[in-house]
Parts: sequence; structure tokens; C-alpha cells
Amino acid sequence: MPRANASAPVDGAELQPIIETLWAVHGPQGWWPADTPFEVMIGAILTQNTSWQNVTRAIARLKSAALDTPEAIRDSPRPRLAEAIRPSGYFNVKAERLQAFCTWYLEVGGEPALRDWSTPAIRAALLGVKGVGPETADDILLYAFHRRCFVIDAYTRRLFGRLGLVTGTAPYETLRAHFETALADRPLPVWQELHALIVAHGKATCRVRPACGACALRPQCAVGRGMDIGETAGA
DNA sequence: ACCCAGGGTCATA
DNA sequence: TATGACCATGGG
Repeated sequence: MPRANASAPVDGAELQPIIETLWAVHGPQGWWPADTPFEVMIGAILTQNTSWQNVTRAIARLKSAALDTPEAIRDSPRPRLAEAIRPSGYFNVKAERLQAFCTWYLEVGGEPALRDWSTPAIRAALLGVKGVGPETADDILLYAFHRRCFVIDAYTRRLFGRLGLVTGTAPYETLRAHFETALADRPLPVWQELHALIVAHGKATCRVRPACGACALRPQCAVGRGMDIGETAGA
């Protein structure tokens, strides 16, 4: 089985034309879709393995229930919080995660205090909160704290795995290191926009069943050129 | 009636 | 280290 050069790390020179193509096709995304940094953080937890549309419902319900501040979420009876976020799915699990997060957030002094923390310090602290894993932490760092952390999500694994630039199943930290090296000399907005563009492309084109016929990246894509990268799923 | 969605934790080997 | 079970709603 040809592995399509799958162990090669992402390279800045290879990344640039991909960014330009995605930008040309999907346009500026303006992520993260939220009004405040705190809302970004809540949304990052609510969107775990869940469509964003369901998350917007949950956030609207949090606002109507006056559960849109860290204090209110922390102090709410858990069943009441869970009911408010019901549309996001996993509502019992996520209610516990939101409260764990808000408890931590208030303990450390919120954004005013966290602004002065180094990126690795915030990241380590976030990962210490039960229910915050690497992707959620990097969402929060990139879009709420404006730090240059690259988010590895299912869309990123799928797209770049198919492109043949990474092994899609590689450990999170391996992929993050590859992308962060490739983006090292790029400014924050490029990091934010690239992740958003990857999601847009993953929804519109590089879906589970890919629409290669309509894909602008096809010429530079291993799957688009008909290579087998080990996705057995195709029926 | 499926499959999928901007994951994470915990138990098991 | 690496799988698998579990969590649960709403759209295609």
C-alpha cells in the first residue's frame, strides 16, 4: 500500500499555496464566531464532537437563562445548566466541563490575570482542567487569547492526510509541532484564518465522502490524484 | 434508518 | 501506546 509520503512533515513552502487556494475559494472566515473571549471559551467546550449549529442554540439558551457569565455557570445547579445546553448534546458531561472550566477561570483571576501568562503556562493550565483536551485548549488559546497555537481537529487530519502532507492518525502533538514550525514566521491572523479555512473546506468539499471533482486542491492532493492513503471507508 | 458533527475521559491490554 | 465504550442532540 503506497503511503503517499505520509510521514513527511508539513513544510512552510508547501503550506503557502494551500492557504492561498483555500482563501481564494472560501474567502475570509472571520473566526471564531462569538461575541466575547469568554464566549469563545464556552463555545470551544460545547462544540466538542458537535456541530456548530447545535452550539449556537445552546449559547442562546445560556444567555436567556442568564447563564452566560463564569460566576453564573459555576454557581448554577448542574441540572439547570445541563438543561440549558441540551441542544449541544452530551449535556450532562458538558455541564460538568463548563463548571470545571469556570471554577478554574475564576480561581486564576480570569482574563485580566491570564493575559500576563505565557502561552505554554496557559496551555498547561487549560489541559489540567477536566474536560479540556488539546484541541479545546488550542481553540481557546488561538481565538480567545490570541496566541499562535495551531488547532488540530478532525478536518485538519482529514484534509492534510488526504493531501499526503501528514499521517492523519499521528499523535496530536506531532501534528501541532509540524504546523507550528511551518507557520513560525507568519502573523497571528494567518494562524486563525488557516484553521477556519480548513473547517470551511472540510464542510464544503473535503467531507467524509470527498467532493474531489469540485476541489481546488485536487492537483496537489494525493487522494485527488487517485492514490490510496489507507482510507478503507470508501464503499 | 442510518451517518455525521470543529472531543475527552476512562477502562482495558 | 493504542484501541474501545461512553456521552446525546439535530441535520443530511
